[in-house]
Amino acid sequence: MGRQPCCDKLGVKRGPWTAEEDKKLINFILTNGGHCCWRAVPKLAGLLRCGKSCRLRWTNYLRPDLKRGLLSEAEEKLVIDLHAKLGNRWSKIASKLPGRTDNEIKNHWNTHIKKKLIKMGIDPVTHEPLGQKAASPDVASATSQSNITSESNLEPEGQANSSPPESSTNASSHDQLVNWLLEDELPEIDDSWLNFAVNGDDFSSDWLLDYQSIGIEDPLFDGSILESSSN
DNA sequence: AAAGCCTTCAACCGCAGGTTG
DNA sequence: CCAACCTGCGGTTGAAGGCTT
Repeated sequence: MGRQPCCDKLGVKRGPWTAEEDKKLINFILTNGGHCCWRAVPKLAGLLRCGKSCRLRWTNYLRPDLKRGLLSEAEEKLVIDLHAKLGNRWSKIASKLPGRTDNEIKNHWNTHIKKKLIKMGIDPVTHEPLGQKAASPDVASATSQSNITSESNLEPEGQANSSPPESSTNASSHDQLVNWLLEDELPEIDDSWLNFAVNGDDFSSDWLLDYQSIGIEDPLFDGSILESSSN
């Protein structure tokens, strides 16, 4: 019995990725239109990494659709609401936030949001006021954005819109948005939602700049650069 | 100036669940 | 049906940089 280790630990590099390794991985995935199977990727791409490490590097850092930088207020709010409903299911939460990874959200939760909530007197695990069962008026007001909105508006039926709610910052629209996000089957995300969710930030430029910084100009629109460095 | 402490986050680890032969 | 394999997930770690004393 026993599961094979994900990779032969001997001769496998660990630790931070170098620009050269990033370049190799990006080149490989983009030239091949994706990955065939992650276990084979390092060998085919000429990397001394295990497949798991390649997958993580790609999904958490190199993927072209990633949005970089701190979470916006709207995104943070959504994370809190979704966490209240879903718990530590980071991948589920991440799937509702375009361009964000589970790792990113998990880190942000642990380093920022958790502290914020504690400071506000909210238990980050239960989303209840710290040290008491029922919310006192003071604490309740502090929790109103995350706790109350998501609890009071999740009616089982009648709100299952197939399209995202209007972009808005008021509470009820936010509730609708959370309801919509909690639907299992999500429709394609359209531009208006994207703009709302990422708070109007430029969604595309950061990763591109990173590619450029390691010597790749525009992986999606210029396939010619791929041949030059792939081995 | 520098030593120690704190914070952040990329990366790793081990397990679970799904798929395949 | 079962074992082997693959991928994805969530928890944890540790290096690096920032901050405080």
